[in-house]
Amino acid sequence: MLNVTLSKRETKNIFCDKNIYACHDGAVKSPSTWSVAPTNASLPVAIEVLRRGPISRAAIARRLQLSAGSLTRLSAPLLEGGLLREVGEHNDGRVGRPTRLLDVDIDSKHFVGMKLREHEIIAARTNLRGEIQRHKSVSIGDQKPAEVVRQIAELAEELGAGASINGIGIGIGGLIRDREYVVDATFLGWSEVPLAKLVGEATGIPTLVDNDLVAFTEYEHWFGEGRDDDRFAVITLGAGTGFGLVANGAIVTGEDYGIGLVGHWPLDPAGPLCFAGHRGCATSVLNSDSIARHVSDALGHRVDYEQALDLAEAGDAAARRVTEDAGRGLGRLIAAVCNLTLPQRIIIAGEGVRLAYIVADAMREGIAKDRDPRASTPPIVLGTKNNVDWCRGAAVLAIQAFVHGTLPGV
Amino acid sequence: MLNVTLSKRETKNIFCDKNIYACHDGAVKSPSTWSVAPTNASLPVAIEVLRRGPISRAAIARRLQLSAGSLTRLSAPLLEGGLLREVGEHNDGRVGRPTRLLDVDIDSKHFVGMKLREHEIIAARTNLRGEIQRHKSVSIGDQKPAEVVRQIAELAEELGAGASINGIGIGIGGLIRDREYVVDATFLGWSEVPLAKLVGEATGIPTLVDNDLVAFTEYEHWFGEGRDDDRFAVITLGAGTGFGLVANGAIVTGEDYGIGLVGHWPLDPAGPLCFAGHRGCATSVLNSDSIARHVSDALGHRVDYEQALDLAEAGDAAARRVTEDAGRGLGRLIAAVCNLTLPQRIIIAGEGVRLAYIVADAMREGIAKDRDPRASTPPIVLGTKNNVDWCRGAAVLAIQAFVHGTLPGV
DNA sequence: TTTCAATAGTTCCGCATCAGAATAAATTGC
DNA sequence: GCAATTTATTCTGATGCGGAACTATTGAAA
Repeated sequence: MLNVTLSKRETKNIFCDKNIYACHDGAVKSPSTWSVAPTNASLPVAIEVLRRGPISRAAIARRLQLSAGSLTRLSAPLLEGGLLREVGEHNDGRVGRPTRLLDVDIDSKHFVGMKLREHEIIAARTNLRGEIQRHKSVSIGDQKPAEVVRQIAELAEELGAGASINGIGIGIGGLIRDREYVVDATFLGWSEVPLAKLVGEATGIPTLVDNDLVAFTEYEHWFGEGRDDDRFAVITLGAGTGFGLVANGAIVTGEDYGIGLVGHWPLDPAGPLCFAGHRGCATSVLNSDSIARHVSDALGHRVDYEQALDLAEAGDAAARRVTEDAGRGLGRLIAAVCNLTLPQRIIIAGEGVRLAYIVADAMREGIAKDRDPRASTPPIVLGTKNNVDWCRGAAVLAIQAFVHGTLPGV
Repeated sequence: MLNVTLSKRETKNIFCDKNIYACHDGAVKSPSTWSVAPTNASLPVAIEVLRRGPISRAAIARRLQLSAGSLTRLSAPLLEGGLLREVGEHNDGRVGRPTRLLDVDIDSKHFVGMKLREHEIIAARTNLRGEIQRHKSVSIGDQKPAEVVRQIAELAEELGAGASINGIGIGIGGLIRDREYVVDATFLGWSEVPLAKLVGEATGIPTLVDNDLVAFTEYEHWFGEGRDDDRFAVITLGAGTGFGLVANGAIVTGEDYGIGLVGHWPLDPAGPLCFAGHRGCATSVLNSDSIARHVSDALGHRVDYEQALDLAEAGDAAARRVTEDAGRGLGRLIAAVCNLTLPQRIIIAGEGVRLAYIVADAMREGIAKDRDPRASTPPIVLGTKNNVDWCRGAAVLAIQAFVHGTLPGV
């Protein structure tokens, strides 16, 4: 039930008449499954080790609410088959027998995660734990699906050099259906593009597509800062404002997810207008372009987002005013999220995350404004502005499917 | 594991020296457990029948993702023991053998649900499905816990006349811990009151306490409008604005739940000030007292909430302005909830719900204002303004605990 | 009318899975 | 060295499940 038997690949490359993917043809690949098939009962054990390893049997048993005996029973065949390994003992000076730690051979499988932007594809190769091994970005020349698929395939080929890729995950800031169809990605002018199938056919590698925020949130859930939480929220800053939510141990999505539902969230009734005519919405207050433009306007000369933040950091009055307004707006968004979803953690990330570092005080002020003083504010974790982080999220789409044995055939 | 053996009741009635609860002493009660103990595997079947009955075995099997054979196996001992009954056949003209419907004998057990307000206790007796059989309200004379507990016990006694009560659930608009302690209920001046234990001791009936919104949301989840949804939100209107959320099939709570986190949600940047100084917050825009006051101020004479709504319905300009502002504010709150939690349904209820009927257009306008036009708005269900509805929620606390065998001892 | 397809429900077998008891192993602290 | 503590293993008996083969009951087509 858990194995996916990949159908013999048909080399039906409809997007590239030059056979530039020759190396795929007939190449022997490691199968896109575990070295040993976990059973229904041992799969959660394997996942727990993958997500939290190295970890002891006793710790897994506690976490999965199983008896110690069951853990021995369930882990034995996984160790036997090479899926798990004992990686040493550990003892923190506590009384009792030391733990024997289990881990997955996380570098035995490889995945590629990509993020599609308007003019750029960011791609990275990761191991089973979503850790980045190599990465590369390319500019998108022609936005036509066929041409983008060709570039994606080329990137996957290049990143996979010397290693077989078990799956590709692609994150897009748009509306995606069934982890396969790009229903609507305005910035590319796409609609109803069966991207997963197209890339799968072009590369011979199982491929999944989803909204970039969904992917990023799944990464944080499985391997990132939200790993230990039952409820957490993700807010990303940058060209747009993104939001992801995990509640009751699973991501919260719906059919509208991907439209960008918090993009025009009202943050500042006295703020500037966005292109759509909303006063002080997230787009007008928080987006990096808006911040750069408002600072530029105040200064009378053109600065970009990073320069605007540099100025704010240096104490420039105009830059501080704009960024602190943004910080307060971010705080109010955080407060709203906390009031409605009671998260145990807030993760702020994205290319524009530096804002949150610089105007942390204004952010706290904004939180306090819309938050009951008796309420406790959960830990707020700030990520890096590294663009490649999006790729880890995208890769996790493929990793999760690989682990669950639900990678699509190609 | 599923049975709760009630310890022999100690008649330690510390709140009433007159032995007015004599009938409890030594009275033989039906035990606070099912007539037959469901096993780990059959409990979900029993719950499914309780929540959705009458229902066929095949339908339960589909819903619980079990085989038809398993349903026969699991339902047989429950039928044998009298927990379930066959209640007739059913056939909608479809081809195939007619279904044989199962149901629980829902009137075999009784529960009491109560809502504590500042000056009033609302109480109702329900059956196993939370359907109200009788109800009664009393004014609170003395707000001291001991005196309120005495009134609660008296009410339970009266409502239970002629039927043994299997559990009591109490809903309070405040911060509750462990379904037992009233950590903070400002309107009563209580803090750290072990209410569940006190009522349990005074009545001899297992008692649970929780936030009224949690209780109400659980009711909608088990028996109400949210029964078929994996995600839905509850918004209540009245003296305060309440919010409850179910995501991924379970209620979303946290330690701050009960403070009233949406009470000062910003709805209208040009709105009136609330007592705490927030401009256009939910308290100032939506609360029934605020609406009544703002209409009164405009008219120059005192009207109450219902009169204000009557005037709005009749087309009075001032009343319409105030109520439509409120409707738009409600719409913006709904939009915010939809944008963050992507519910499949919005349930609006509470004593003040009539507002939503009267200014439905303004509400829709408010939703549209903060909602991406491409996004679909989920069904919005309006409840009744019946105060007794709160009691069904409170009763569900006891019903759920009864069903899971986790009613506390007394 | 007969036959067929569809749906509901039962019985039974074999496999998967679990908790708990008994046991062993490896440590700290006394 | 000994007790207490924690980890891990090896059993056994019980529970729970799907799936196959079967019966039951209907509507629709032949």
